[in-house]
Amino acid sequence: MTRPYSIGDLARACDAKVQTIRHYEAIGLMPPAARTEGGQRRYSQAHLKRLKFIRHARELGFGLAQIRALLELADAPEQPCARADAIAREQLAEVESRIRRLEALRAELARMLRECRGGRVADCRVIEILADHELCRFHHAAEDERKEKERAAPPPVKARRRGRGRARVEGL
Amino acid sequence: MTRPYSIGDLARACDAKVQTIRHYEAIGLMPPAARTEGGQRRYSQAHLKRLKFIRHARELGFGLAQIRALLELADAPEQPCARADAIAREQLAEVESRIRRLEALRAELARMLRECRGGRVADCRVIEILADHELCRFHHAAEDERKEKERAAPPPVKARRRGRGRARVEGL
DNA sequence: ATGGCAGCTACAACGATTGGAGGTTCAAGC
DNA sequence: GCTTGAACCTCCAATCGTTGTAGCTGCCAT
Ligand SMILES: [Zn+2]
Ligand SMILES: [Zn+2]
Ligand SMILES: [Zn+2]
Ligand SMILES: [Zn+2]
Repeated sequence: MTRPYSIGDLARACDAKVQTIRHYEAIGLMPPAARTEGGQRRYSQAHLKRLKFIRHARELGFGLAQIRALLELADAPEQPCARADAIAREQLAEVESRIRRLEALRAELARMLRECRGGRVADCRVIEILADHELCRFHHAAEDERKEKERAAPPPVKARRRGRGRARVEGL
Repeated sequence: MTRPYSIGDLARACDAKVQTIRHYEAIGLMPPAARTEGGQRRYSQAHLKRLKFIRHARELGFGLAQIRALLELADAPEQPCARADAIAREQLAEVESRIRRLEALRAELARMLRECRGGRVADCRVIEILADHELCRFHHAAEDERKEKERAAPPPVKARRRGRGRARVEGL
């Protein structure tokens, strides 16, 4: 029979801003709270638990859409948990992919800085490499996608000649 | 004496969407292009070079504000390059920090999935851990900050007793 | 009853990009 | 020279999750 929580109580307990909690209600992630006569929100233990779940999942990097799905599952405890695990696996894959990209980025940034001997901007290795990808060893994802696409389905000649004769300008 | 480029030419050459180029102009990152009588943009080699620089830096994870600073430096080649290197170092630090966070995330997600034996949602390790950070080994950044802050400057009693007697409710 | 923190709604901003609607221009091909 | 249609134009809105602000009103202790 604990007393109901104010929105500020929830915010403190779950490490969320008050605004954020109202936002979750607005988008239907948190169920509407009861209200005092004056219109202020009063939350139950169940609300508290739900918000803790949401905030914890957020800190672990899940998106609100994923969290919505996870909450629905958590409300149906007799269901098989395959879908929950799938969402977590998807998130893990996403995290791993970001790590790979960031590690490549780190390598290239470190190389720039290692190679720069200081001096004038005109000789700065950082600026040079940024200005010219040919000097760069970073494996840009966009590049792969483009090459992939062109190998899979080479664009029709018509598409290549877009720009009314100005496409494929010399020097590009 | 190459012919001027259309916005679409630039987009193809620099792997950017047409919209994005117009956006860069709107926020002053790209200088305004010349216009035909009909109002269409016509770009020079210099524009092309600048956009390539921007897009390359974007792919390496720099923010537009950082890129703005780097472009100013690139336009002043006699300046010392210390500031450019500092921006790159800052970016490297940011990337490294993100990698550390993502690696901790990856470990916790992998642990959830490893420990889940399948079955009902009621027994799902993924749901359990999301619902209760006590079961979690992830080193949440927010936690550290909070503890840090409280050690450095414990909030006044008045602040702790916010909520008009309802803060610090039992069970929190 | 008065002070003052906490709450309320509604809207805008962040960062960077993308999508769409609704209309105009350009150059290729005839 | 005319037609055709892709490419261009501007303006506005959405994405994602959160935060800030303005201008109020409510709640509770003193
Ligand atoms: Zn340098
Ligand atoms: Zn590159
Ligand atoms: Zn499971
Ligand atoms: Zn945790």
